[in-house]
Amino acid sequence: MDERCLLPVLGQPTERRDAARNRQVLLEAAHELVGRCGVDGVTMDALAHRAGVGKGTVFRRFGSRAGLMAALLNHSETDWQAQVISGPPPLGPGAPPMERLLAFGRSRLETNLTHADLIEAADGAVGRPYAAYSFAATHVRHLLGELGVRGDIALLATALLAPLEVVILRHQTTIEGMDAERVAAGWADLARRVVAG
Amino acid sequence: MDERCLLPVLGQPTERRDAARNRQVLLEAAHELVGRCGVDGVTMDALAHRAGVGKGTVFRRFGSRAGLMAALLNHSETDWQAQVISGPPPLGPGAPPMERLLAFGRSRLETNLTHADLIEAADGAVGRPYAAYSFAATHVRHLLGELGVRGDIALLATALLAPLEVVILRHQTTIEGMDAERVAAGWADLARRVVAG
DNA sequence: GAGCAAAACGGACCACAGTCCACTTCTATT
DNA sequence: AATAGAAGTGGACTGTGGTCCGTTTTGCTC
Repeated sequence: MDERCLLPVLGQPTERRDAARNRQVLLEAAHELVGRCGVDGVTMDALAHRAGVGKGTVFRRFGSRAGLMAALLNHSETDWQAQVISGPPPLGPGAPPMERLLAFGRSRLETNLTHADLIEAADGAVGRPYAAYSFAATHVRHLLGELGVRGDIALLATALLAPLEVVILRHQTTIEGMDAERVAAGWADLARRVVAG
Repeated sequence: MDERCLLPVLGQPTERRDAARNRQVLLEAAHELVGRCGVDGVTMDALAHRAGVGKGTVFRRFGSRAGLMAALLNHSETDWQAQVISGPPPLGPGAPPMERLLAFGRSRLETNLTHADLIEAADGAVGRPYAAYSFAATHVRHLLGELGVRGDIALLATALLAPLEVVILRHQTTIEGMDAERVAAGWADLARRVVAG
């Protein structure tokens, strides 16, 4: 019995078994290397060596260093999206839109700070980071819509998302020495002003 | 007669003559290479070769590739700051604060888009890009203060500046296909909401 | 002008991301 | 079970950013 037949994944051309195994081995090795040496300490050579595969394999699987980092980010990102879609309020559905928006901002700020190194290292990867951004953007637009905000919703959503980007957060916390709480409070203020119109 | 004595530049330890000459030669060569091959086409080796100096010299002068790009950006950035400080209104002084703020946003959006490649390539350089950001931030805070905005002015300034960053602009124009005019109008709307409180 | 210390120079050298392709391993088909 | 060809593999190779250090230039002092 071939269990792949039970999951007829339409779209992505099914991955061969050795390839899938290597992907798994590589992801685990990468995770461990990140833990030991930090994101910057993970080189593609070291990863290949540690996983016991050739360098070509690493690139074939992930396309680039950024692609690898994006793959590492995948799990936590998926979890987070699940929280937004079907988790408990106020982040998940059930709370009034404004509360959801505020919860969204704080949550995203926290995860972006937590995974800052990985997110920066994943910059430039095709697909995944765009998808992550796209999800957040869609969600914010949706909430702004529910709140009856007038104007160019797409642009206002971008305006709310932009200050949560890692580059900006890094600058604020590292260079300007602000703490996360202050930034979070400031973002909530911004959100209220944008919604109030 | 030693003309350096006529300009007693306090602070920066004076640069030796050969060093100054090489800096000039390198900047001109870099400018030309950017024009011919685009920013991405400028390699440090090619630049060194074209300028007729060793590679070590390039790095000694500019520290890194990002530093070189920052130096290239310097002229236009300085010009722009002059416009803000002492140019004609509404960008320069003389116009009401809100008009100045709107002019600021539009102008910064335009220059950031114009020099997008250079700005991205200059990312990571020490000092210069931070100084540029810092100037803009100070200016926006000043205007928000004049407008009597209440709240965490520093954070609100960041919130206004963030959507003007090249990464964001790139995403909007390239991926989402928005035109600059729409983005500019959206920013003006954002600014009004922030100021209105 | 001679001497000297500091600054600048240049190019060999290193590390790392990413490419290439001859070779191996899978898997669908018969 | 045999087979063909698609998919995957590995490691030598390339290009580029960045470092290092022995040599050269500069400009100050006497």
